[in-house]
Amino acid sequence: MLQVAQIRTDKDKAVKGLVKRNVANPEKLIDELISLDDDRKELQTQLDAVLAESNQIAKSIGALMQQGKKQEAEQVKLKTSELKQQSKALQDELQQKEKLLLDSLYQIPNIPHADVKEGKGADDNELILEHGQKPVLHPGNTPHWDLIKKYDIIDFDLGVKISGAGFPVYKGKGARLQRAMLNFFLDEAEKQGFKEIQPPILINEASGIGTGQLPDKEGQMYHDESTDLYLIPTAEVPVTNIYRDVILDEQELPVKLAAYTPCFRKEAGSWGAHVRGLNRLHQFDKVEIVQIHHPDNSYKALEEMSTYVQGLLKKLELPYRVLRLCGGDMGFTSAMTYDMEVWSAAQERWLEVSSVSNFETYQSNRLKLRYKDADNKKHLLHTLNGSALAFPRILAAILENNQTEKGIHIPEVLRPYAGFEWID
RNA sequence: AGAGGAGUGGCAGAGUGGUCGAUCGCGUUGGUCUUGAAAACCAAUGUACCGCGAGGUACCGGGGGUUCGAAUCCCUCCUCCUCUGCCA
Repeated sequence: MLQVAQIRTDKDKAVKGLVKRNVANPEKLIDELISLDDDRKELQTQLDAVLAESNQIAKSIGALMQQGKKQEAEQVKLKTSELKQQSKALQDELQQKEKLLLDSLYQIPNIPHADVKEGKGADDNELILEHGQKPVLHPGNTPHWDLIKKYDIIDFDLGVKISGAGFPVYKGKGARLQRAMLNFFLDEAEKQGFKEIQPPILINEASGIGTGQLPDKEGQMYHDESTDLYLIPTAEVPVTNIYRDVILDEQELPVKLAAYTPCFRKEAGSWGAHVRGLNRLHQFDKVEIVQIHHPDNSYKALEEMSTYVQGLLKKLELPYRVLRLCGGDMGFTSAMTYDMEVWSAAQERWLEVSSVSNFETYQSNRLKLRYKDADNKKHLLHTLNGSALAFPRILAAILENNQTEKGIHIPEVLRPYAGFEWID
């Protein structure tokens, strides 16, 4: 969430940022927020004064009791009931105000970076670069949902039987390819200096709030009522929350973590023809990279992450393009996001396989993730993360782009991990 | 899952209703001493909010309650330890 103090010092920046995101009436929103905070401060001051007086009296009663002046003490006690009522009322009011303030902070998205362009949606995203040749396929080529049947490597019907739509069963070489990607992606991340983490894939409410999935976006996550735990939609949640309520020394920066996890998303209402096959699933696998940086270095780190993910796509020999998302298409918590999309040759469309974002202090403010500078002053850190990479769409692109009349040719980097060169 | 015990500042560990935001120790930082170091000695050393400041307020696992006053008493939840049971 945004910092009220910062909104106060640069209200204009906040309003302009929200305009980029097409937020209705941003100025009113910001003014209401500041006014709520004013009220909060006022109440706080009043309450503190009443409490100070109460404390004073309580101390004096204590002193009198110790001197054995019981009667005088009883006299003083009479003064307390009104103060008590006052403090109770103020406390309730303050609590209410704080809740209102927090609620409205939760509803305001992050302020986009100055370089992020305005825009309504996906059509307005900026094309940064396009890399690689789109393959020319043999006649009779088919989308991956046919290929997986032909070679019997992924079974959606079985998934429906066991769980429901969107829960594929990987079989034989399909399963092995999953395992190959897992090891390949983690090995690459480690070479790049990311420390491997295996986090829990069920998280509590506090973790969901920390990274911004809660409140408001409950709909995306599977939730177990009996334990009040959520299945993670991405490893970002448990991995970033390792650093909830942490104060780091400046020398400990940057923190670079990588984690493989399954991810679970309800994706309610987003089904249709364009999400056939592996394009959109309720359960999928992903290696996620997470970074924590000094505010001065976070945008350099974002570029490095983008370069790193592109390196993976090059090694996989997949044609891709990089987009910088416009204000209207960017995630709620992000200040700047690059999407990497691979060309899926039989579907003839771009598939998003990675999204790398800088959240600046939006997450760290919720997480209370800070660092201590040389003068022992505490400041919020910047958090970043990105997919590196999400398996299903990579698999879809590999299957479609590398199909030939005699089978599917596996990219060279995956062969040592997969243990085979062809699916045929 | 059942029975019992426990959760206090970076660590260790006092404190069971009244000048306790919290003794002492270790650690860390600064200083004195020393050719240098160690030792010794002196001092500082939690977080957040309000305030220009002086200062004030809150926090002793979380939440609620009793009381003029709660780290201390009560309720509830969470976590850890021991024993019993179950299990990969």
